[in-house]
Amino acid sequence: MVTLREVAERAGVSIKTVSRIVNGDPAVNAKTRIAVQHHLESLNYVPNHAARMMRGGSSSVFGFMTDAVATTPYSVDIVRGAQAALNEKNQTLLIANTDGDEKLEKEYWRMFRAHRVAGVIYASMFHRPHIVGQPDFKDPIVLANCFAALGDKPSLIPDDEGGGYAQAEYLLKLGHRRIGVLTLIPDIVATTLRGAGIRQAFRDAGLSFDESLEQRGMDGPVHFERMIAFDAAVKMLSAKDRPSAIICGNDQVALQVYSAAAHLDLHIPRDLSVIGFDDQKVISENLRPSLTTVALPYFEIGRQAVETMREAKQNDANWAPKILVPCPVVERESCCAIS
Amino acid sequence: MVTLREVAERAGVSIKTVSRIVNGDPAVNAKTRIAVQHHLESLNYVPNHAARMMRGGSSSVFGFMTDAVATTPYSVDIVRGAQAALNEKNQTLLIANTDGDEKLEKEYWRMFRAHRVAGVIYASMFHRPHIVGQPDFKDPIVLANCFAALGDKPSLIPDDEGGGYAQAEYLLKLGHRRIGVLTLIPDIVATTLRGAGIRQAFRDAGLSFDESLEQRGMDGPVHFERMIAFDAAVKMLSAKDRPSAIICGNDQVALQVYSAAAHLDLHIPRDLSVIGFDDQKVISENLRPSLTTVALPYFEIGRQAVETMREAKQNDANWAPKILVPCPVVERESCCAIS
DNA sequence: ATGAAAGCGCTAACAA
DNA sequence: TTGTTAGCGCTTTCAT
Repeated sequence: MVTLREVAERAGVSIKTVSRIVNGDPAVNAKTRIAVQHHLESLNYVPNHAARMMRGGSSSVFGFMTDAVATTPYSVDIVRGAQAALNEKNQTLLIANTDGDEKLEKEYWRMFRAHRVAGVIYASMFHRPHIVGQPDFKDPIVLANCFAALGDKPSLIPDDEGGGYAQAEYLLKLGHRRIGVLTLIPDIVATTLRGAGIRQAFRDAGLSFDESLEQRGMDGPVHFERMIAFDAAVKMLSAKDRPSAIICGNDQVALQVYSAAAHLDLHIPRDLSVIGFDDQKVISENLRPSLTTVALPYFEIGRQAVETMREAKQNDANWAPKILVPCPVVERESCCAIS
Repeated sequence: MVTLREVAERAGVSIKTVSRIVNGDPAVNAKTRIAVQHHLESLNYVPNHAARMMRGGSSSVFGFMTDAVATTPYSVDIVRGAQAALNEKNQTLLIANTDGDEKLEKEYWRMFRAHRVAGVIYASMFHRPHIVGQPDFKDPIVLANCFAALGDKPSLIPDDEGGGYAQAEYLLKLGHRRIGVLTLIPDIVATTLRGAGIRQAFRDAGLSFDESLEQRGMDGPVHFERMIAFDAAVKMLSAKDRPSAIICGNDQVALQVYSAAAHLDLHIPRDLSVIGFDDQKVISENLRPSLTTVALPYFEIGRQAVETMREAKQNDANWAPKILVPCPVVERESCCAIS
């Protein structure tokens, strides 16, 4: 690899002069600059990041720790968002995927420290509280898609309550009144918040929410709701006073509602409106009719996590806002107005 | 951050002795080792990766370049597989996501060089030829899910032909003879290879393949096939001599076939068997009935890419095998035997 | 078995 | 405007 010294020798100047030019220091003669720049390019010089760091300079590398698992692929967009924001300043991500393994997580924290990362984004695959366990880690830690159980770290989370509100509001505006709800498993944050949002939308519309039309996901592991969504939907839609619309806990549940509707010969959206959550495009764009849903703003969460990280560097260690990122309705074809 | 010197001072030994212990050099007195190790832990010493690299040592960091886009989320599994393999040797990934932007890709190559990465895995989101454009990059480059157009780099690719073969073979063994095929867009490698595999399976079974039952995806951008799959499926299934089974170009196409079947009141699998490709779990596990499909071995591709990288370091620069990774059938509920 | 010294490539501080 | 010197934290080489 080409070093500063080699370039300096070729150009017949000192190392420091070359260093100045590489770093855009204005205090260099224009002629020298051009001459040196020529050599820089022809030798294809690239500064050695390790050497730069040695001089106490902070790293341009951030750590990204995630518990991603095979079944929740969309959260990659958090990475994409983070990288989009980092790229503007030539910063990069060192990625650590724990698959939920705590021992692995410890190793990765060690690795982050070995690399003297400038900060860490800790991203979870679903919205939940988390205790980030690195008491002696001095650089900022920002949580993405999860929040600090102790409230001691800044975090970016989807506005699930607003998303639930948006689902209900959207259907109410289309004139629906009997609205079924198929929730995710009850023990997660999203379920509670979205449920609260739905109820608030009914209140704001001056209507009362019929609790009997809510079918809660059974207790069980994450994604367990899909074991029962189909049956729940069939039951709900077989009733005499069946709902004219269904709010789904996520797009996978919506997929099962589609199956249930087909099973019962109900046409979507003519006989039944369906609204999902997450906007998993693999599902939402491919269902026929395509699925109106509420997007989880993963990309935006990633982008803002980086911005928040930068702010955290300016603020003291107690700065720990919990930032809600809106979940917008993505309108497609699965809902229609009723008269 | 704690340095070797601080530990050495506390322990009352030289820097070098501590260094030896950190690096597992056996040539140290057992007593000294224990004493020093105590301080190492209590001070929570972590070696400075940048400093280590300065002494010419090769980096434990690999570059991972990908063109991932929002609509193809599953390829993250390549990253997960690569990390699983790297983790055993305490190596890590610096991730660069180009979203297909060539200017960005150039910047990232520069960044990889700045970090003196030990090698680069170049992963594409769909199986295709690729020209990796870094003439002066000396460390090994391994392609994952794509292959070198010039045949000059090792690559790991899914065995699409074997996958197509497996789709057809599976249905033939269940007794199906009239088998429809809905392909992806024609211009991509996967379409050609899978088509060849399907035909080979028919030949091996001593049967002839009815070309009229193949509906090719229209020309257009990637994913364009889903614009027409629903209509194509309806047309195919409305014919008098409709097929008893359909082979789909991917799971998204299969999803549309499900919609088409529902539309025509055909019950899956009783009236129609469906087999997908990709095993996108968000779809395959949630459809009712769940979808029998052929898995794209992304995790395995990532894992083997790392192994191949290690081999490449042993071999000379001309070593460039093209390694096929099998695509196994994942049996679920969407196919059944016919009498 | 242990230590002292040199130097990796760069930048900060100072000098010319 | 340009150059010199020192030193970041570590490993390598050579001594002891």
